[in-house]
Amino acid sequence: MKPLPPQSELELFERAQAISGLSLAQLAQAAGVDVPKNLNRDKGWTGQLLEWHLGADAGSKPVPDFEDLGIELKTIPIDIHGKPLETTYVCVAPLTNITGQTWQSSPIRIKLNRVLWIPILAERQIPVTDRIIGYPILWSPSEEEDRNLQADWEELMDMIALGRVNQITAKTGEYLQIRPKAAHSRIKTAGIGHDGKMVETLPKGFYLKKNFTQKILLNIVNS
DNA sequence: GCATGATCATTA
DNA sequence: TAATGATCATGC
Repeated sequence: MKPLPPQSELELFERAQAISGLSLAQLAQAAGVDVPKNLNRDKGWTGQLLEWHLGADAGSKPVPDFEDLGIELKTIPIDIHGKPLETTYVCVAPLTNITGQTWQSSPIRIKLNRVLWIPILAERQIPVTDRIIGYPILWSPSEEEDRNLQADWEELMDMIALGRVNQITAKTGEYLQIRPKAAHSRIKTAGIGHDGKMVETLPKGFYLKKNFTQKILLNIVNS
């Protein structure tokens, strides 16, 4: 009995509150699925389990998890101190046909417009079954956060547009980074070469660095 | 290959 | 030991 999609932001948040403090074993049992021994071959398992419980309806469609509400769901692994253990994938980084793109209308900005963050106490030493759901955070970027992301985005997009995509590393950008996003390192997609001609390159995605997501997690404490 | 969901594991 | 670069599952 998968929950129906929530009809309002409040209803979604209340559902998220209701499952905070529960273990992944409890959520898995309620959903009628088995808990994998590790996430080695089930890296998206936790996220999909939470989608089930909260009634996300988008499936694998390129739309927000809660389509009618325009809200994206993100689980984020944290340690006992509340610090993020991993960066957060947002969306693919466009590598061609990017002239004229603006931050205002970029897919990444739209995707981050409203996000329900669900921390998961997920230190590697903790068995998957014993990992605990944290308190949810319903978030939209502050003006400062938006400016910070825009600055990194413009730097990264400039490099892509100028044919410097192969000079981008995970170190580029203060809060937003670009890293590989592919099944393996032999996957190729089109990009812009140093001479302006098309070249094959590894597909890449935008990721929020831990220093950015940590601020989001801390804001709830201060507000 | 690209979109969804991310974490793994080697390197620095 | 944290961060970077690589990788895993699934559907179309």
